[in-house]
Amino acid sequence: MAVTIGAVAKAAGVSVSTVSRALNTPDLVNAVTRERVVAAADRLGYSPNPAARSLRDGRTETLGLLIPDITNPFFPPIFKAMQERARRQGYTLLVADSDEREADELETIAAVSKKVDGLVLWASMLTEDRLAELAGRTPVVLVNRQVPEVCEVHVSLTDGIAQAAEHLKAYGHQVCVFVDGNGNRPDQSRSKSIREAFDAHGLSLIEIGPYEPRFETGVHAAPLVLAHGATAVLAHNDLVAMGVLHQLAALGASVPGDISVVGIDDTLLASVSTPSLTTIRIDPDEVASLAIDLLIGLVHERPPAAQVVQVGSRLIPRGTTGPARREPR
Amino acid sequence: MAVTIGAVAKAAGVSVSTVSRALNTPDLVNAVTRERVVAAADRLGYSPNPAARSLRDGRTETLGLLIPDITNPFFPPIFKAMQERARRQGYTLLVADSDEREADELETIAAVSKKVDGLVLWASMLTEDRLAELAGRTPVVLVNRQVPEVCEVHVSLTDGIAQAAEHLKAYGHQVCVFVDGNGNRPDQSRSKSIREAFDAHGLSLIEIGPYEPRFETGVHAAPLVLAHGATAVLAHNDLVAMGVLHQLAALGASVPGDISVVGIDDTLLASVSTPSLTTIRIDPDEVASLAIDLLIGLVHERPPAAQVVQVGSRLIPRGTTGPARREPR
DNA sequence: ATGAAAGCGCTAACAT
DNA sequence: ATGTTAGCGCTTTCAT
Repeated sequence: MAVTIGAVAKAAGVSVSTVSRALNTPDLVNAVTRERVVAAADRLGYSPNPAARSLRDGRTETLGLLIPDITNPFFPPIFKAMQERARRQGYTLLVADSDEREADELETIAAVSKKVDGLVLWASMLTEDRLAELAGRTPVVLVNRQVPEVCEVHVSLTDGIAQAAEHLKAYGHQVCVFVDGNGNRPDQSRSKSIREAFDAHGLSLIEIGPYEPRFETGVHAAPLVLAHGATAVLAHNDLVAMGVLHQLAALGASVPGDISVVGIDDTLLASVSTPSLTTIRIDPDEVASLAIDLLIGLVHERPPAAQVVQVGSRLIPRGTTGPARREPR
Repeated sequence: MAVTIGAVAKAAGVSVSTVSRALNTPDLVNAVTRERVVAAADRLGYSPNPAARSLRDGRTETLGLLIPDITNPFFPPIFKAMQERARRQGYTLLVADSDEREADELETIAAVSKKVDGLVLWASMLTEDRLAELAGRTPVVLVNRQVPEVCEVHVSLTDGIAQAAEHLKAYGHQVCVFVDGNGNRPDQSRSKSIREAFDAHGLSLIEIGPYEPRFETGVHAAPLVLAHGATAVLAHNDLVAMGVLHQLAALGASVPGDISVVGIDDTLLASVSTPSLTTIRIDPDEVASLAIDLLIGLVHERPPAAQVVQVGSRLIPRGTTGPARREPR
């Protein structure tokens, strides 16, 4: 067993309460006693037992993050930023991957929620009722799920999409395909924003899908894009866009000469593709800070400034977009 | 506060110990009492307080994993597999990203080690002494670090590299560049294995570097490859390989027509690149199972079957390798 | 300014 | 088969 507060007390020749005070509320103890205690604690390598502390005052100094799939390159930077943000405020971040399966998510929440002071739930598959009920029991911040009375960070693609529409329009594109990869997930805001933005810019939009957000979806979409006579594609995310790029190459269509391609998320994939992928960026640090600060606020029972916080997005123009081809090939 | 064992006891009209037994060691209690207890527990939604349990018997049912960088796409599948493996055995997995900085790693270990029953340390930056000392205090499994008396899972690239050499040789390549991206990290086994394998196959090897394992490293390496008159490149990892592909395209060299490219890790990048990347695969599930099972064994004080466990690798031939060009361009 | 002691929720002796 | 109780390490009244 590790060194306890009792051992430090004995070594310093004081009582355990004095040790506790010397370490937690230093001003409550005589300076010289304090020195002696701190020295003893250092010498013995004392550090408080989190389980005891947690049992005593019901806080774990740990936050939970539930995400759909850590192998989606969108999430690692967000996790990293959240972990850093939490760490600075004295919290450990516990991530769990729900694999987008509701049963797993429930089980994971059950296992994790007892070990943390609060939860960030990203794009949860759970029903509104369950989420509301959970939020009643423990501090919860939702990302991209709307539930009355529950705090939310909402990642809005509106700006980025508007910029993408503007960008394509300026390059002379008129017909664009949107590859919907949202499957049957609850949040349908993406395709709605896209319809609206493209409408507003007088671009004709052909929606195909919904499919799953996979590379293969892009492979599948590529010939459809050509068949529809479109000159631009907006893909559900970067991964799908990579599939489109891959298959367009196989079909002998050049990018951006024949077809322009736009992704969403600005993951690692976008910056390493050839040509590099024009995409819509969501700033991971911003989402992370907002979600974590909001949650920590909730944990400390500070009422949130606002129920819903918006995070914006913007277009990152790179190599896969360019002037629309004039004549058919 | 949540529902405690005392509440269940009262509801079922028995003592707390009976509740504890009914739930943990059911055969020690009368069938009908047990029913009553279980019913009460269910009705109240009881679940044991992990902090109390942990304080009581010194175990947290949590394992820690320390990795250099979760945004390296090599790690997410491994984390996911480890989490799943741990979960099946009743453990939660707590990941922490050390960002490859020794100071952070120390701080993180200090924060995390009190909250877990044991640690998996991946490619730790710590000195051998520190690692040995740490392993003396808590169960530790190292990945890709060799320390006497400490358990290790060793990911060996030997097989995969030999297959890569064989593969390139068969395609008629004679001169290959290895782009070393290992920086100044402790484990230098990669470049050693490569020298040996290429020697054994009578291939001439030009090593460049060491650089950092980044996309830009590949970009930097591409013209050097051409200047050296090589027809093949083995990159430090997939990310570096992507940089090579990107810049070769910019330089007008075709892949695999002019140059063949091989990566290492078989990350998502390899499967989504165009052309898809020939690479060396390490099975994430295998590493995960071995490391987690080894660690859980240590936690339960089962002596490990072996001090060091090897994990193999194999070549995944894809689209970036082909016959060597005969005449100079 | 310091010490003694209660109590957080749980499990495992130790009774009965 | 079940109940009573000590004790895990810590913080915080409550005394002094």
